[in-house]
Order: sequence, then structure tokens, then C-alpha cells
Amino acid sequence: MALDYFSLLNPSQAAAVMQTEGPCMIIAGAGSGKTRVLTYRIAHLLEKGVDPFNILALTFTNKAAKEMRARVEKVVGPEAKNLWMGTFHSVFAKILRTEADKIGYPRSFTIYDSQDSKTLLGQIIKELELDDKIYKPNAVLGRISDAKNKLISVAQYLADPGIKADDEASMKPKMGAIYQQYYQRCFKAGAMDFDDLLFNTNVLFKDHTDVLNKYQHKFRYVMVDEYQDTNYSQYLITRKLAAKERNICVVGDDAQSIYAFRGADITNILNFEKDYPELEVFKLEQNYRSTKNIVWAANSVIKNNQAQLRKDVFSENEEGHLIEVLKAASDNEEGKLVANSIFEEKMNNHLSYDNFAILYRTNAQSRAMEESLRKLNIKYKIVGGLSFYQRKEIKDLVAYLRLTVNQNDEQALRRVINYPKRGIGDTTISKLINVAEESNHTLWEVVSHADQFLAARVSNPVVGFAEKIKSYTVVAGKEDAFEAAKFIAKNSGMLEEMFADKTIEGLSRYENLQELLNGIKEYTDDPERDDKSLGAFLQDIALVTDSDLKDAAQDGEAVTLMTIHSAKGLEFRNVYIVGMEENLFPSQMMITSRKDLEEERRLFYVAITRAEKKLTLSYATSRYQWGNLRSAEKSRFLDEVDPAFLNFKFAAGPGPGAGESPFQHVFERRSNLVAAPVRKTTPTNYVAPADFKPSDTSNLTAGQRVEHPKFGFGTVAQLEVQQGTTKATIPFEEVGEKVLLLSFAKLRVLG
DNA sequence: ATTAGCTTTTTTTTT
DNA sequence: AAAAGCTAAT
Repeated sequence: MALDYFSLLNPSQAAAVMQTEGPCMIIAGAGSGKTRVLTYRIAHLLEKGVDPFNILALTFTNKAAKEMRARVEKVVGPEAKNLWMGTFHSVFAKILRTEADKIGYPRSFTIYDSQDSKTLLGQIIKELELDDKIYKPNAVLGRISDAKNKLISVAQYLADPGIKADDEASMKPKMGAIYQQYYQRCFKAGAMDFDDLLFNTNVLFKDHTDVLNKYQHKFRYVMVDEYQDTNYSQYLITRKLAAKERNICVVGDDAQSIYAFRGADITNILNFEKDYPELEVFKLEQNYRSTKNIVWAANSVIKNNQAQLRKDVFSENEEGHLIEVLKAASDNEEGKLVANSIFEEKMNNHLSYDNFAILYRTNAQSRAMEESLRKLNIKYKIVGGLSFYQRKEIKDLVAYLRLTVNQNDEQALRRVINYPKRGIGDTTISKLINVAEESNHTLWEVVSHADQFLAARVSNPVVGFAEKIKSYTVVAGKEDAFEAAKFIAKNSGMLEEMFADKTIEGLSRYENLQELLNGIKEYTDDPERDDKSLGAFLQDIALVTDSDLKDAAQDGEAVTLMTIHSAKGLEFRNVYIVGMEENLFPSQMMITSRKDLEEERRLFYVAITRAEKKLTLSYATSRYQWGNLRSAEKSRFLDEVDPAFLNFKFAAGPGPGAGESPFQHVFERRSNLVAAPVRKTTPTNYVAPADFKPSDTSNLTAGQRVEHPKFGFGTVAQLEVQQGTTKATIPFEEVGEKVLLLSFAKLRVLG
């Protein structure tokens, strides 16, 4: 059955779908149905008889890839499984894994995450005896990352007089040396960082034309989504792959380019026209997602940018609501206003919480929102932030798994060599590192022969550790990822240690470990999966981000909280953009150059266009930053929205006017629509006097009257000495009986 | 070798 | 406010 694309798509969409041969570029405005176009374009190719193995589709997130695969599958059936679809990083990691030996890496190479990279850089900076105040790992990694994304090798970096001058000007003359050392150390450890995956793909294609030929032939059709967010390294990979067949189709929107900080280069779109003069360009300008008001507002914002391709995004949808603007006195009140608004909207319009998203510039802003949502018993899920795989206990077990697969993985080795504790101290580890450095061996080689360098007393636990890892490697060679991981978790003593910890955090750590094991089980249970080895699993999770995960683990309807960056490509009926304040959005670090500010504005544009029916913007006039209250000014971006589309809805209560008590927000106004907040902790109306000073309580006796800064007044009922600490039982007049540790509690003795 | 308690620093954004 | 790094005590 042939699909009738012209009834499924509008004329420009259909034209882009029919154009399967030769280079093509689709400039797709926000909400213009570009996923739809890509989906049907692939369907069309398959219908024409193209083998799915010959189609490569590169997307920005794993989630986008998954979603597109699912949509193609709906149209064409199980054939879709065989499409090459994924992020640049995941697709080329897979290819590198097959071709690794050609560029001198082991097939089981490790992928370092940014934390590994930073730790390694910190170690190198220390070893080179450089000042870590000047050479901050974060900044250094950024510089190296920039170089790699521009395909500047270590040799080129060291030879370039311009770069040298730059580094000297920024007081970092040793940058080149660090880059060199970093690259060598990664290579020796059999590890690639995120940028290496792309850099080394370029090296592979440059030095091995036979390999390039193979993939040029394999990927007869190449498609790239979110093309505006590709960097030079990615651009060159796609250009090389498509050089033979020239069937390359890129989709992008310059107005949504928000990853310049990661090396994304808007000139890739301009280069594209130069590389392929026979290029066909399609513009998708009708927005199907949002109301007129939202589209108009978005347009009024983006027109403040100088650098952009001409495009007229329009909507034929209803005009819809005006964009609401909320003003709050503090970040906490902002949270309350937003939570109340969500509750009301849900009730008035019979919506599900799934229809709502709260978007912010920085992850740190989620806290105030979370608290308010919890108080109203509104379920929510956070995308991003501290991801599952960044938790300590997960990283620990993963480090064992990594070490099992690749013993040269230095970062993994250093992480678990003394965890759980086995009596290998810092001194011993330093010695091992020194020996490795001086003898030009890898750390693992030294560790596994520690008895040759160290006294038996110290070397025994080290050698024992090495033997353990070796036995894991044997197990991993025989069993699948799940069986191996289960064995390692038990045998390493991690599981036991977690289980023994009965604190709340300990319990959740144990659960997290179980969850990781369950995840591995799911992985190996997948009947479609051909490679169930531990190595394959590790490769997979190294590139999985939290936003990719959360969707699968969806339980029940919930409000979504995330950064604007993670919201890219998503849509929600009701969207709240919070923290519309100067120095926050736009971020303080982005207001010094026009280029940065324009990227920030595009970010705002992305945020606005996530909304389908209703958009709310909010800001606070004061906010906690690094533990103390700072006053804040409303964002310039608010003034850039045409006021014709705005509805200022300031709180009815007293604003943050002059002379107002700073505690104003403590006495909350209660909306009559909203049930009283559910409190988990003891309500404490008591406010300590400003001159409250804790007394020395070492001579405290029962019967004495005391004052506590939170709980107020009470009389000591009982004192109990336990292992050197003293517990006091005090029935407070306002909040009832509390048991306090004297060493911890701040008490003032009154009599 | 290990831990507890102290001080310092940290915040963009993500593969 | 929280994590990470450092010093001192066990």
C-alpha cells in the first residue's frame, strides 16, 4: 500500500519528503512538524525499496532517535529496527568499536564522562606542579574540548603560534603541555572522552580511506536532525560520509541554535550551501503546535537578533490566551505562585499534570519549585540534574565493571582500588602511580605486580585486588552482562556494604544498586539484542543521558521540571518559564558579548515555543544565591516580548514594596482554591530573637529551662550519656517533645 | 589508615 | 546550601 504523502502533509512538507536524491536542507521553524517530515521521508525511502541498513539518521538525543524509530515503525513496520539511528556520539562510538584497532585503541575502549575527564585533568595539573587556581580543570577541559571540536590535534596545538599567544595572554602557557599529557593518558588508559569519539572518527576516516569507503557505501542516505547544533567535527564527518552518494538531508532552525558553548557552529548551515551548490532548500514556516499569541510573542523576541536567516513562522491555530507574567517577592514565593497556578489550571480545565512543564535556565532553580509542588501534593519528575549514572554508588559499581572490561582504565582503577576499604591508603596509591610514571607502565600493570615494588605487608591487599579484578574478567568472558555484574556486585563487597547501611540514604543507595542491576537484566533480556556482553552494555550507558532514561521509568502523571536545554524538541500544553531575571536569564556569563546574548535569546525563543496553549513567565525580586539572599531585577527579555501579548498578573497581596518585612514571605497567603499545604516537618512559628546566642551546655542538668532557636522554650526532662555524646529529652511548649544531641543543638540556658 | 570536623569554593547550559 | 578539600585527631 502506497502512502499518500500529499494528504498527510502540507505542500512544503510533502515536497521535502519526495526529494530523496541529492543534497537537501530543510529550514524548519519551531513546531512546524519536522519530525513528521523526517519520519515520512524515511518511510518514503523504505517504500522505494531502499534497504534500512543503508540509511543513517543522526539525531540530537537518544530520545529523539527512539521516538523517530517508533514513529517510522508505525508507518513501515518492523523493518524500522534495522535503520541506523542515534546520536553522533552513539553511532560513531559503535563504529569506532568495530574499527578501534586501526587507530590503536582496544575494542573494549572506555568512554570517559566529563567527571572522569576533570578528575584526570586535576591529576595532571597536580603532577605538572601547576597552580590549580589558574588551571581550573573545568576551564582546561573546555579549552581542550574546543580544540578537539575544531580538529586541532596535540601536535597542531603545540605548533600554532596563534594558540600559543592566546594561552600566554590568558596566563596559561602550559595548556599545550596539559593537552598533550591528557591525550596520552587517555590513550594509554584505552579511553576516549566525548569529544574523542568525534575526533577519532575523523582520524579514522582521514587515515583509512578503505574504512571511509566502506561507510560511504554503507550509508547511502544520510540525514541529520538539529543541524544548527553540530560542530565542525560533526560537520566534517557528515560531509565525508556523504561525499560519494551526495544524498544528504539536514534539518535545522538557526533560531534554535543553543549549543555554541559545545562548539556548535551556525556557519555549518552556510558551509552547507557552499559544499553542495545543487542543494534544494525547503522552508517549513507553519507552526502547528502553538496558539497565535505564543507564536507572535516568540517572533517578537527573536527579531531582536541580528544574525538569522529570514523566516516567517505563523500559526493558523486559535489566538489563545495571552502570556501571563507572574511577579514574586522571592524564589520561594515564585514557586508557590507557579504551583498554585498549575493546580488551578489543572482543576479548571480538567487537565493531567502531564500537560505541564516548568522550565528554567539552571538546574539549581528546581529546588524552590520542588518544595512548592510537594506542599500542594503535586507529582513531578525532574529531567536532568544529577543523573542516575552520576550517583556515587552507581559510579562505583560501574567503575568495577569498566575495570573488568578494560584494566587500563586508570580513572576506574583509582576509584575502586580502596573501595570497599581494603587497607590501601593514599601513600600506597601515590607510590604505585610514581612507579607507573617512571617505568612507563600503565597503573594496572604496576598494581598487578605490586609485590615486586612494595613490601609484602602493603602489597598484599593490592595484589589481592588485582587478582579479584582478573577473576571478574574471566567471569565476564563467560557470562552475559547481567550475570557478570551480579557476581561483581556481590564479590566486591559493595552489595553487602550497602545492605549494612540502614540509614535512609543508605537504603536508597542499596535500592539504586538494585535498580542498576535490574537495568542490566532488562538489557540482557532484550531478545533483539545480539551483543549481551558487559562491554556492550558499558558502551551503551556511557552515552545515555538522564533525559533519555526518565521517559521509560514514567510512573503516573506528573509535572515535568527541566532546563530549557533539555526541553529542546519537546512540547507541553502549559509551559512555565521561571526565573526571568537579569543575570539568571540571560545568564550573567552571557551578557558581555552580542554573540552570547543572541544565543541566550534563542534559548528564550526555544522555551517560548515549547508551549501549545498557555505560557506563563515568572520572576522574583529576590533570590537565594550561594546561601544568601540577593535582590534581582526582571529580565530584559521580558521587555522584549511585545506587550500586546502579555498579561501582567501580579500577586494580589502586598508586593515587595518599600519597608516590607523581609519575613513577609514566611506568612503565606492562602488561596481559597488550594488545600492547606501538607507539612512533613514540625510547624515552627517561633522565631528566635536576633540576639540569640547558644550557651555552653556541658553542665546542663535536668529541670533547667532552655530556649531553642527553632523550637522555642522548654524544660529539660532527661539527660542520657551515650558513647561520649549527651542526648537531652526536652518537651517544648510549642512543638512537643524532642530528643536533641547536645553537641549539635544550639540551646540557650535560661535558669 | 581512617575519620571527623573544619574551611573553601562553587553555578550555566550537555553529548 | 552543598560539595569538595584540608587539617587534626583517633
